[in-house]
Amino acid sequence: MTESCCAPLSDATLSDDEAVLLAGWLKALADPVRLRLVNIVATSGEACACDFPAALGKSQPTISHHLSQLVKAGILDREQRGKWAWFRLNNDRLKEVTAALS
Amino acid sequence: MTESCCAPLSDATLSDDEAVLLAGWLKALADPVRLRLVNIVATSGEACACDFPAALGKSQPTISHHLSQLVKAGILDREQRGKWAWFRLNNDRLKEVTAALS
DNA sequence: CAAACGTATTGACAACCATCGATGCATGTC
DNA sequence: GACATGCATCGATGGTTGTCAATACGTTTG
Repeated sequence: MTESCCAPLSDATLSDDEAVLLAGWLKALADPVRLRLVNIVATSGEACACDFPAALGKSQPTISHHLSQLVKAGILDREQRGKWAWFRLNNDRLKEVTAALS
Repeated sequence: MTESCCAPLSDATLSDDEAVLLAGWLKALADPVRLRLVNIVATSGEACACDFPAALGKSQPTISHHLSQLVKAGILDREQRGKWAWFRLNNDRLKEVTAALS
């Protein structure tokens, strides 16, 4: 009947809502394509979307889909310059993620 | 034809294989139930599986499934004590994850 | 050994996701 | 204005995932 076998657990320091939020950020990062996108943007300072399909060997719609997920999660910032879309890393969000895992 | 519009990108510092590996670890963490499991284990030092279904409001098979994913990803270590299963945090793996995101 | 109990596994199902071709929308160019 | 170009959206599809009831497995206890 799932009865406790031991001393009670410490109180959890992570609420349900916080867990959902953090899981969302981690889910945005938990894909090889998106990790490589983040890595390229981070090491380049900024990058425009036009380079990604060739760099990662994925179709343009696929790249666009991944980029929008990263922007939605607040991990990348998007800026439109003429007809090109440029991306930068949001370091604050990334620090927020690593801080929650420490 | 998706032609480059700008200076070439910096060389990526994350290989495809590394990205797949890191994505696997992040995927193991990217779920609210699993994050709360990790949090409980981390704050308690160690915990036995018998407490989790009540603490998280999930069925025993569901908890067992999540725990096995965390163990498989090397985030939790499992130890059998009689008929109870005890879990501890693998801090090295967690540090490896946060280091890769910094 | 037999019964009880904690946990893992199986099977099933709905929800979600990564991917791509086709198409639409906006911006810049002639 | 007409055309070309970069990117987003749509529709479809195959694969993955979270969940639980039922069941099997292993350990302890009587």
